[in-house]
Amino acid sequence: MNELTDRQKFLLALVVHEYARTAAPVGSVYLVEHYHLDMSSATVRNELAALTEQGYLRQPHTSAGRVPTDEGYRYFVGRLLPETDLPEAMRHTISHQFYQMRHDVDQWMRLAGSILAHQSRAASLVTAPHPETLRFKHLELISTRGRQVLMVLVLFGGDVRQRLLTLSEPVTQEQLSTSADRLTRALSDKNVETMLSQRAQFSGLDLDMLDWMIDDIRQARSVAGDVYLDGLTNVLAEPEFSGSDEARRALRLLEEGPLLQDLLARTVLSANASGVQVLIGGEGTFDELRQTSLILTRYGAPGLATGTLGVLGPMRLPYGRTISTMRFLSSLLSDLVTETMIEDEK
Amino acid sequence: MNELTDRQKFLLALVVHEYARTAAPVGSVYLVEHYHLDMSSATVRNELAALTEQGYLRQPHTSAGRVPTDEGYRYFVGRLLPETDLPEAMRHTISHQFYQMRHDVDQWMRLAGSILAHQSRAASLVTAPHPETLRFKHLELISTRGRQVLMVLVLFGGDVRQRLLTLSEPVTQEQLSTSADRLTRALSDKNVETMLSQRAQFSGLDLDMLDWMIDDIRQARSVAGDVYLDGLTNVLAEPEFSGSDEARRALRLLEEGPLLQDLLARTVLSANASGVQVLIGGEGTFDELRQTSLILTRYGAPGLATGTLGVLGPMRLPYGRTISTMRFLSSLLSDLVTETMIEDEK
DNA sequence: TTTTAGCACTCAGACGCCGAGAGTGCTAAA
DNA sequence: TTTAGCACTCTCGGCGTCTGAGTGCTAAAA
Repeated sequence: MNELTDRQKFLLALVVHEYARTAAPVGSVYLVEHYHLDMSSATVRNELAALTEQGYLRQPHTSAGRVPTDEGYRYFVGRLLPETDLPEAMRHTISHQFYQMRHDVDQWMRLAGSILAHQSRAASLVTAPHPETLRFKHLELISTRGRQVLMVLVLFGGDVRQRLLTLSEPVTQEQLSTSADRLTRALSDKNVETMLSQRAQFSGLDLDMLDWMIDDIRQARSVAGDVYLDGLTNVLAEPEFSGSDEARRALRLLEEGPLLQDLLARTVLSANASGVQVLIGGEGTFDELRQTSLILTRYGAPGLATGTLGVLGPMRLPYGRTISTMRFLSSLLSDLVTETMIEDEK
Repeated sequence: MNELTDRQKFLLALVVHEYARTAAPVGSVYLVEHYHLDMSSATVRNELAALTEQGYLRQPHTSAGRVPTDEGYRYFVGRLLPETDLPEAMRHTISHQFYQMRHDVDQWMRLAGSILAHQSRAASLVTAPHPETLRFKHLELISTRGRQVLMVLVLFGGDVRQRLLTLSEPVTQEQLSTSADRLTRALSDKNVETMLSQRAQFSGLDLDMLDWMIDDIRQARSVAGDVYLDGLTNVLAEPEFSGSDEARRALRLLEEGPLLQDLLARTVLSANASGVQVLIGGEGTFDELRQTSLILTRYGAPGLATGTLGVLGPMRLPYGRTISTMRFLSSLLSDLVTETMIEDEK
C-alpha cells in the first residue's frame, strides 16, 4: 500500500487543500472544474478510488465526495507539504513587534499566542521559557512586620520568585540583609544539588533561609510554567465542533492545566527536519484529540531554557502556513531567549 | 403591573427553579403534579397567564409551557431569592482549603475560580486583589552583566514587580546597591505623586532609577491585574449555547482581556444588601450578554486592595447557590487580603 | 368571588414520503 | 491508459400528516 504516483500525491494534496477550505467532501467533477485539471473527472475518480483503497481518503457515505483520513493527513504533512518560509514582509513585521518589547517575557508569550492563533485560525498554546537546570543567583530578604519576611529569589534566566515567610521569632532588617548577602555570596551560581551539599556550612537564620530557598527552587522546577492560551473561539467556530460534545472534550484539555502539562511533557520530540511535530487525530493514543490536530514545537536555548509552542484545531488546519509560522516564531523566540540568557550569564 | 400575590410569587419562583433544572418550558399540569400543589392545573394556568401578562414569563410559542423573561429573573433575584448561607460544613471545607495555602495569592485565585465554577456550573472569573493606591516599599537593583540591570520593585500589598533595564553605561553592583538603598530609605511608603514631587532631590544614577520606578508603578496601576478564568467548558455544555454563535459571543468576551477589564471596570456596584450585583441579559446595555447572566461582587480591603469575583453563564443559573458562594468567598478573601495587608503595614 | 372541570384549539416536533441532485463505480469504446 | 456514458446509490430538503402537550375559555361548583 505504499507508493503513490505523482498524480495521486497531487490529487491527495488537492483534496486536503480543498477540504480545508470548504469543510465539505470534495468530488471528482468539482476538482476538475475548479482547478482546470487537464484530465477527465472519470480519471480523477479512478485515482480517488485508488487513494481510498489505500486508506488515505474516505467517503462519508456512498454517494458523497472524498474526505482525507487521519492517514491521509499524515501522508500529506509528512511527505507532501512543501517547507515554505513565511514571506519576508511578514517575518519582518513580526520580529519588529517582538523587538519592541524587549525583555518582557509575558508580552512575548501573549504575542506569540496571538500570532499563532491568527495564522492557524485555531487555538494556540504557548509555554514560557523554562530553565532546564535552575541556578540560584541572588537573594533578597525584606522585613515586613515582626516575623513576616518577604523572600525574593532571583534565578539565572530572569526568573524571580517571591514568597512571604513567617519566622518563629522577630528578626531585624539588618540581620536579614546580612544573611541574604552571605547566602548570595556563598551560593550564587549554584544549583539545588550543590546548595544541598553545602548545607552543613550554615546555621541559624542562614540555615532556615537556605531551606526555604531550596524548597522554593524545587517547587519552581516542578511547575512547567504558565500556559498561555489564545484563539479558543476560533476552534468553536469550526463546523466540526459545533456538535458541542467534541468541542468540549478538546477545550477541556486546554482548560485543565495539569492535563495539558502532561500532554506537553509526554510528547517526545520526534522531529521532522524543522523540529515541528504534528499529532493528527491523537495518533491513537490521546482519545480526547481524536477529531483534532495538535502541532508542537519547542523553542529556546537547549540546555538553558526552553518552552513550547502549540496549535490545536480541527484536522483540516492550514498546515503549511501554521507550520512555517511556528518555525519562524520558534527561531525568533530562541534568539530572544538566548540573547537574554547570555546577557544574563556572568 | 407591580404587585404580585404571594401565590404568584411562589409560582414564579417555581418556574424559575424548574426551568433552571430542565431547560425546558414548564407547563401547568407538570407543576401541579411534580410539586404536589393543592390547586388545580386550571388555577395555575390562570396565575401563569397573569404572570405572562405582567411580563415575568413568556411562551416560546402558543402551545408551550412558560419560560422566565429577563424581567422575571430580575424579579426573582431581586425580591424572591432567600438569602441563605452556605452550609456550615461546606464553609468549613472551603476555608480550610484557603488557609492551607497561606499567602499564595495565585493559588487563592485559582481555588476561588474553581469553586465558583463548580458551584454555579458556569464560567467563573476572578481578578487578583489590586491595590487602589500603590505605595512604594523597597527597591533592589541587581547587576546582571555590563549594562543590564534587574530592577525588583516591592510595593505595599505584596506586589513585586521586576524589570530588566539597560543602562547607558556600565555600573558596579556596589553602586547599584547604594543607589537602591538610598532610594528605598528616602521614598519608602510614598505613592507616585509624592515620589514625583521629590524628584528634584535626586540626580545621576538615582534619578535614572527613580524615573524607571515611577514608570513601572504607573504601568502597574493601569493594569487591573490578571483575570483568572475557569469553567469555560461548563458554559459550552449548556443547551442554550450549543448553537455555537451565542456561545462564541460570550466566550469572546472572556477571551479578550481588555474587553473584560472594561466590563468589570464599568460595572458600578449598585449593591444589593450583600454587595452582590446581578446583571441579567446584559441589562440592555451589553449586547454580547443578551443571553447570559453575569454575577459580580468585589472583595478585599476597601481603600487598600480590592478584586472582583464573577460568574458568567446562561440566565438559568442556580442563583441561590451561586450568590451565597460568592458572598462567602468574598468575605473569606476579604479576610485573607486584609490579614495580609495588615501584617504588611509597618 | 374564586376555583375547578371540561373542552376546543393551536402548534412544534416527529415521522414518513418523495424528488432532485451530487457523486459514485463500472463498462466499453477511443 | 484515458474517457464517455450510464445506471445506481444515498443525502438532503421540502411537504403533508399525526400526535401530544399545553393553552385559553366557558360554565359549573365551592
